[in-house]
Amino acid sequence: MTATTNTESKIIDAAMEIFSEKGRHGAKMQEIADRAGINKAMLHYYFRNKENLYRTIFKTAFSNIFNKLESSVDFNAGFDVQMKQIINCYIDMLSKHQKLPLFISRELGEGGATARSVVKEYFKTGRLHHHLRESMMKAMNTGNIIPVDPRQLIITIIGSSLFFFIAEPIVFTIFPGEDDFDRKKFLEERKEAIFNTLYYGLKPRKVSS
Amino acid sequence: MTATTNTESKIIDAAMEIFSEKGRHGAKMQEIADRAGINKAMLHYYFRNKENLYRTIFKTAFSNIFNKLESSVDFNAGFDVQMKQIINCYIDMLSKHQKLPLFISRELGEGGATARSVVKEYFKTGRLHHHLRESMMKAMNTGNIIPVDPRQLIITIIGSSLFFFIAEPIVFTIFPGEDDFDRKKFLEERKEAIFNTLYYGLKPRKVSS
DNA sequence: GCCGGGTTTAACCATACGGTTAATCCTGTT
DNA sequence: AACAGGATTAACCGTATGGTTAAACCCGGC
Repeated sequence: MTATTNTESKIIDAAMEIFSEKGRHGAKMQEIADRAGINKAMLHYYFRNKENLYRTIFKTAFSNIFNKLESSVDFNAGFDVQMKQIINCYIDMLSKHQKLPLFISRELGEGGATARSVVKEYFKTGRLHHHLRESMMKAMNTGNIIPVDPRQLIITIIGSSLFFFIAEPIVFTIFPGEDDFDRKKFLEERKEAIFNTLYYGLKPRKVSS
Repeated sequence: MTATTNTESKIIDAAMEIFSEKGRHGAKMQEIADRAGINKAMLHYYFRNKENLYRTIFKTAFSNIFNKLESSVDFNAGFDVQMKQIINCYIDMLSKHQKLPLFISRELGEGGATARSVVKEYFKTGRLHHHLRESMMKAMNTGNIIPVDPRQLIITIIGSSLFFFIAEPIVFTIFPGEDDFDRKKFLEERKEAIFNTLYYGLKPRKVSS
């Protein structure tokens, strides 16, 4: 991630990379130490054991996402604008940190004990989800969007934004003849595509506005 | 999965479970053997080594999905119907085999060498994606849906369908007060929600049809 | 009834890996 | 310059784990 000088940060950066690439069990302490350019014993000196290091990393990754989201969404804007902000934020963030969603997905798959406790802790203080829900309800009540289950909508928005990054390794296999694939352009288009599909729908509208 | 009698099938069933739960590295050969109720040496007798067993399992899981999809989509139907079929198929399949998307996601995260080769092999023979693409183009040309990038749309459809199962462990944490959560009902609603949002959009329509 | 080959088992092996330890290095303080 | 204490290192330890092996078991064919 970011270049740092002191040992603890070097460990965190290296661990973030390795855990993201290989997962909790695939990651080896020695490899993390090597990547950080330090002695393996340092890992235990600073983080006591692997589980603890992993937990720290997961927490960091997770709150990075939500802090970024929280600072990207204008709480006073209309829901359509907020939706755009969420989609854009996810795609921008993940295009830089490709491995993040997989990292988190993996943890969720392992039973998610660590994940659940971190998430739980986070949502005690986080305000984003309350604001969003309210904003959504308001948009429905004023007739700006049709009535839907907010839970379903949120899952659809996030799923649409994240999925490409999870499937990326095989997407190119499925869509053949894309040797000159322009990832950056595709992701910019993806932002538009998601919003337009979810907001305006696929079915043509007789009357526009 | 399914109850079987002969050793090889018992291994496959057990391995599918364990690999799905713990991932390639988290899964231990001994645990797989225990779950299958057989001696650990049998795993090597039938599958030579862990990597090979894993590969077999991944292949099986992956082709299960695509075979099911292929048999669920009516190639002669209109794109809107096909879209419904895809969404329904994914949700039905995954509500039974919750761990499948995580299993596959994980593999993709590990660099996806195994995944890529399996996928590549599959798509040599598979017809689904070609049919879908054609069907989509046809719907656009006849004005049944607005013009969109087929790649973007497919990713949005699948992402919306899959994401709930990936995030399920924490979804309940995020949506509080759902102690009496009715999963089955929620998933039935989810099918409708995805289709309606993608097809009709969130923005209200002046003129219906 | 015994022979042969596929199947299964218990016991074993080598090693990779998480974790520990004791000694050394470094730096600021007196 | 001597000291103290945190930071760092190389060497080591115990064990879990993937993989092997040689013997036993089962069963059909003769």
